[in-house]
Amino acid sequence: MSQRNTPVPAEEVVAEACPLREVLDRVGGKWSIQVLVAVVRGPIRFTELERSIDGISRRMLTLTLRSLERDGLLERTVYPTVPAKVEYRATPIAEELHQHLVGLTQWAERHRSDVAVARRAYDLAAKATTGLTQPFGPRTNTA
Amino acid sequence: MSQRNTPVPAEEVVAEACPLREVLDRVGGKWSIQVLVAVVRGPIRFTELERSIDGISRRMLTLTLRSLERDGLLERTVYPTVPAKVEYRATPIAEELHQHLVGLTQWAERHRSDVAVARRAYDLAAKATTGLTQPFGPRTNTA
DNA sequence: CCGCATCCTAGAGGATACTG
DNA sequence: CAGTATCCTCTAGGATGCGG
Repeated sequence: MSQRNTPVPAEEVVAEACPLREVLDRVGGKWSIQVLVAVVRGPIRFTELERSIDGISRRMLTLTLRSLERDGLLERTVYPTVPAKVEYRATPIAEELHQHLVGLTQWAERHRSDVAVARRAYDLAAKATTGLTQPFGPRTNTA
Repeated sequence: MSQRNTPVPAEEVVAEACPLREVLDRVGGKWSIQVLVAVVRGPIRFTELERSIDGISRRMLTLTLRSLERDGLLERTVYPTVPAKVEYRATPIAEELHQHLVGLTQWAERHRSDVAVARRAYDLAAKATTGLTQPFGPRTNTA
């Protein structure tokens, strides 16, 4: 699609990439997305989250929740019963974000196999060069 | 939008979150996105990339490029001139991915201020509880 | 039930020097 | 020009135990 060829206007690259980094800073953590996905389905309690997200530690769940709450993606409600009950729910902007993430999910599923193929090809070519020294060029198309 | 409330079907959460993690594994690195954005604009050489991405080291640029190439998002072409010339270009699936990322960018820009506000509110409330002990509940809505 | 405090480790990423 | 090799730092995240 795009086919421009300036010596690369450095500042434009930054301008476009920067907001993306902001997103990743919120959602790029190891657990953020799974928490987000779980919470978007409806209000959910701490322990339920802990159970539905396999492998997460209490500590990381807390940290992730705090981080998302801090950014306004989650809302925390404490019911002062004994023992206490805490509920988390997604805010509107989180649900909106989630929609975009669904787009990414679909991309991933559409191209999962393409990526796998590319990966095998690459690793194979790499092994070829690392192994015996081939008569012709290394691992890439020498055009 | 969503308002279901089962004890959270754990496996569905995994099923939805997993492809997303795959995407992040490719693009979640500190530099991947900036490289992607730069490359999508058209074929570009190593040194041009190095110049257009501020703060990146030769090492990290190489690693990031290799990683993206391995996943079939970038294509590397070596022109055997002296000194050598290497060109990187985005593959179709990378451009497709880029489209989705643009969606995320727009979300980020739409809600940049909302997030900033939420953040200040949170930090302020936190400071309140950490500081003097307030007569009424901690930092969250006790419903 | 919900969470904070503490300790610890692996690996991402920076700085720098060398090379076909 | 376009990388590799080496070394070093720093922090995200895991394990565990206590407490309201």
